[in-house]
Amino acid sequence: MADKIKPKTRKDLIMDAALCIFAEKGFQNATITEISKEAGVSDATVYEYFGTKEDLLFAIPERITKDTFEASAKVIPYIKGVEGKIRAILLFYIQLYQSNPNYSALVLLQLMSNKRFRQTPAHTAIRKSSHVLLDCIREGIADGTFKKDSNPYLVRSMFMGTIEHLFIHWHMQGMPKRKPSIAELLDPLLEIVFDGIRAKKADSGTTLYLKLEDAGALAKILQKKGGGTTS
Amino acid sequence: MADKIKPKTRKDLIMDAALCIFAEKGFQNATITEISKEAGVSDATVYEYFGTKEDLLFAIPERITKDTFEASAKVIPYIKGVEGKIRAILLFYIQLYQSNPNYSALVLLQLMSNKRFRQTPAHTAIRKSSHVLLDCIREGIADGTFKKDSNPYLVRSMFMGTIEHLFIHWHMQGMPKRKPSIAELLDPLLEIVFDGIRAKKADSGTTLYLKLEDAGALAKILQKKGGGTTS
Amino acid sequence: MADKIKPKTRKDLIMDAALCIFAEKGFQNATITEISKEAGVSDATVYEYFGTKEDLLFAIPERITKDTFEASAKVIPYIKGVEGKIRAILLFYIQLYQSNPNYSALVLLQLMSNKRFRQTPAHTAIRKSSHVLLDCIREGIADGTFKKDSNPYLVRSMFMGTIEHLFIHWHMQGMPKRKPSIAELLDPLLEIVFDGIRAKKADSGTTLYLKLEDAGALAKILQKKGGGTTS
Amino acid sequence: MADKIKPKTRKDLIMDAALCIFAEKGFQNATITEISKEAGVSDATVYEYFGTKEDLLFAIPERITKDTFEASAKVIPYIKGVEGKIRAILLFYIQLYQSNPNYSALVLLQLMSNKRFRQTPAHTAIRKSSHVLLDCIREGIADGTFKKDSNPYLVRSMFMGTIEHLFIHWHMQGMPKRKPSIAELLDPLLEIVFDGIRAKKADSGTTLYLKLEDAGALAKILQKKGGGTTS
DNA sequence: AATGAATGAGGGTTCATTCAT
DNA sequence: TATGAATGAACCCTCATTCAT
Repeated sequence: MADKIKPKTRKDLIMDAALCIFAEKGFQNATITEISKEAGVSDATVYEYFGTKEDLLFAIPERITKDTFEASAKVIPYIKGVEGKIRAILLFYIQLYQSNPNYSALVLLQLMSNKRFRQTPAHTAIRKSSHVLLDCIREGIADGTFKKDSNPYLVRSMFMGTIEHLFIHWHMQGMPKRKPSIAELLDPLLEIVFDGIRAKKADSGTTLYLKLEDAGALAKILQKKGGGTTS
Repeated sequence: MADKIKPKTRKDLIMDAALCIFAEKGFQNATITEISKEAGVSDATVYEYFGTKEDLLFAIPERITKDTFEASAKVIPYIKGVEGKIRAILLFYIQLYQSNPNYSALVLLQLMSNKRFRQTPAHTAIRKSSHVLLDCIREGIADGTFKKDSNPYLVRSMFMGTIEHLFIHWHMQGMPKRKPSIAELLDPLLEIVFDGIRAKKADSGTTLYLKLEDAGALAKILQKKGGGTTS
Repeated sequence: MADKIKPKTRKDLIMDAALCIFAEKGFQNATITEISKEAGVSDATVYEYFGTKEDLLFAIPERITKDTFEASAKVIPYIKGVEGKIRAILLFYIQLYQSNPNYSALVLLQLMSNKRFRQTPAHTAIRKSSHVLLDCIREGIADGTFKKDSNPYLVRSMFMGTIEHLFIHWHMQGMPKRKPSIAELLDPLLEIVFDGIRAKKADSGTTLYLKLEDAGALAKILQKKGGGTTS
Repeated sequence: MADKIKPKTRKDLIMDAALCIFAEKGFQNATITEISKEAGVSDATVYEYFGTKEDLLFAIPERITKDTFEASAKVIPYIKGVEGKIRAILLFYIQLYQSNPNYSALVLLQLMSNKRFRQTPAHTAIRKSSHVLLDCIREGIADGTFKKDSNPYLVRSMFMGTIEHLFIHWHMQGMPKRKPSIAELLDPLLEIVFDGIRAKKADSGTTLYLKLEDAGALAKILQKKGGGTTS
C-alpha cells in the first residue's frame, strides 16, 4: 500500500487549469493565455504538450474517462443480476459527475454537442460504457427480468437522459446544495423504471401487485395458487 | 379565419438564416457575414434589427417558443386527467423538436448550456411550460393518480431528460430516419413512467409487493388486515 | 488628352506601401502592421483587399507586369527585323526595372526564387514575354539573321541573365548612381551577342579558323579551293 | 595521396542537414527543429556550434566556397591565355553548381539576395573569384585579345548572369535532366561572347573571319597582307 | 432603411533561443 | 559536450461592430 504520490507533471497542471477554465467560461471563451497563467506556465509551454487548443480540450476527458470506465469494467462482472449491474453502472456515472463537477460541466455542457468530440478516444470510452448499459438492459429482457416488449434504447435513454438532465440543471443553477443529492435520486429513478419494465408474471413467482380491496379475492386465489397483474 | 399571409419581413429572413447557420455550425463558429449573406442582406442590416450577435441568437427561440407554448396553453385546460395532460405537453415538445430540427438543435445543443439564455424571455417561456408539467405531476400526486412519495422533480427530469436525450442523440448522429420515430416512443415512455409511479390502488394508494412463496403468510395477513412494500 | 487622374484607391495605397516595405526588408521580414501603417490604414483593412500576406505580395507584380507587357505587346509588332524587336523587348525590361527600383528588387530578389509565384498570373505574363523573346531569337535563326546552330535558349539566357545580373548587383550595392546606366549597357550587350551569333554569310555557313601566320599556307589552299567563316 | 577520411563531425552533420533543408524549403521556412532532427541531434546542440540560425546559414557556403576557390586559384595561374583562364574559372563555377545542387540552390536562391551575406567571408571568397574573372577580362583588353572599348563589367555580368540564369531556371523547374547540360553550354556561351568582343585586326594577326565564296578575293588580300571582319 | 467600407481588439500559434542539468 | 524543457516575442488573421452616406 505504499502510495507513489506522483508529483503533478506540468502536463497535469495544464490540464487541471484547462478543465477549470473551460468548465467555467466555455471552450470558446477561454483563452490559452488564461489557462497558461492559471497553470503557472507560458503560452508556448501549453503547445509543447498539446498541439491545439482543441487537443487540450479533448485530452481532459480522455484521462478521466479512461480511468473511470476501467474501474467500472472491473466491478461490473462481479455483480449478479441485471438490475444490480445497471445500478452499479449508473452509480459510477453519478459519482464521477458529482465528485468532479468541472468534469461533468465540461462533458455535459461543452463536449456533448461537439461533433469532433465524437471521434476522440474519450468518447469511444463513453460509448463503450453506454453499450455495456445497453447490453445489461438487453440481458434483462432476454432473461425475463424485463418485459419482452421493452425497447432497450428507450430504457437506456431514460436512464442516461434523466441523469444528464439532473446534472445539467444542477450546473445551470450554479450547483446548489441539493437536499436530495442526485445520487439519492438514483434508487427512486431505478424503482420507477424497473417497476415500469419488470415482467410481472404470476406463475414464475416473482412479484405480485395487488390492490387491497381485492384482498378477499386474493386470499381465495392464494389458497388455490398464484396470480398477478400487469399494466 | 381569413389567413393573413404575412410576407416575410427582413427581420424574419435574418432570423431564418441565423437559425439555419447557428444550428449547422454552432453559435461561435457562425459569422454575421455568413448569416447576412444567407439572408441576402448586408452585415450592417443585421445590426439594424439586432443589437448584437447574441441578441440575434436569443431572438430566434423567443419567437418560436412563444407561439408553441401559447398554443400549448390553450389546449391543455381542455384535457382531463393528469396523464392525458402530461402526454399532451410532451407531445407538444416532441412535435416542436421534430418538425423543426434546426430549432431543436439550437435549443438543445447551443442554448441549453448558455447561462445568459436563462435570463431571456424565451427561456422564461420554456420554464413556464416546464412548470406546467411539474404542476401536472404534482396534481397527479395530489389526486392519487400517482404515488404519494413520488418525487415530482425527478419525474419531470425523467420525461424531459429522456426526450432531450433522444433528440440530442438524433442530432449528433446526423438526424437519421428512425424506425420508431421519437414521437412513437412517447407512449412507451409514458407507459413505463406512469406504470412506475401510478398508485396501485385508487382509494388507499398503498402498494403491496410480495413474493409468492410468502403466499401462505400473506393469506394470514390478509385475513387480519394489512399491507407492505418491497423494492 | 483629358487625363482622368484616378484618385489612388485604398487598394493602391496598400499595394504601394507593400511594394515599398517588401522591397526594403524582404517578404518574410515585413509585417502587415508595418505595411498598413505605411499605407495609413488598419491591419484589418489590408485583409479586406487581400486574403493573405502572400496574396498581397503576388498582387503587386500582377498589376505592374500586366500593364508593361500589354504595352510591350502593342509595340513589338511594328518593329521590323528581329534585332530591333529583341532590342525593344529588352529595353522594356530595363526601363521597367530601372524606373521602378522597388518593383525590380521585389521581382528579382524576392519573387524569382519563390515557387508559388510561378503559378500566379503575373508570372504567366513574364513567361509570355520571355517566350516572345525566344520566338524572336528563333525567328532570327530561321530567317538567316542568326547562325543556324545558335541555341536560342542560351541566347535568351544571355540576354535575360545579363540584365538581371546587372540589376541584382545594382540593388545589392544600394542602387548607386551608375556612370553608364544599365540602359546604356543595352547596346553594348546587344552588339556583343549579335556579333557573336550573326550569320556571317547567308548561303554557305561553314566556318574556318585560321591564324594569320599561316597566311602563306592558306593562300595556297585558297587558290586550290574554298573559304569559310568563324564565330 | 593518402586520403584522410575525416569522420563527419557533429558540426558537419548539422551543416549537411541545414544545407539540405535550407535548399529545399528556403531559409525562412526551415526550422531549427527540422534541421536538428535531420542531423540527428537536439535543437540545443545546433546552438553549441552556431550562434544563430543565420550563422548556420552563412557557415555553409563558407566551407564549400573556400575549398572551391582555393582549388581554382591553384589552377588558373598555369593556364595560358585569358580565354583559357576565363573558361577555366567559369567551368569551376558550373561544376561547383552542378555537382552540388543544394549548394547552388542555396547560393543562387537564398543568399544572393541577402544583404548580410555580403559581409561574410564566404561572400568575400566569391567576390575575390569574381574579381579574378574581371581581371582576366581586363587583361584580355589590355593585351589586345579583346576590343579596347569592351566594358569588362558588362562582360563579366554576361558570363556570370548567363550561368546563374541557367542554373536558377534549372532549379525552379525542379532540376530536370537537361539534354545539353549546363556545362555543355559553356563553350557555346564563350564562343558567342568571345566572338563578340574579340579584337579583329588584320595587322595584329590573330584571327581571320572569312566566307568561302570570298576565297578568291581573300587569296589576293593575303598575298598583299591580312584582312578581317567586324559586326 | 440599408449598406459599403473600415477597424479595434484580441487570439491561436510558431519558433529561435536559453539554460539547468 | 549534449539536451530536454521552457518561453518571450511576435505575427497573421478573424470578426463583431460602427458609421458616413
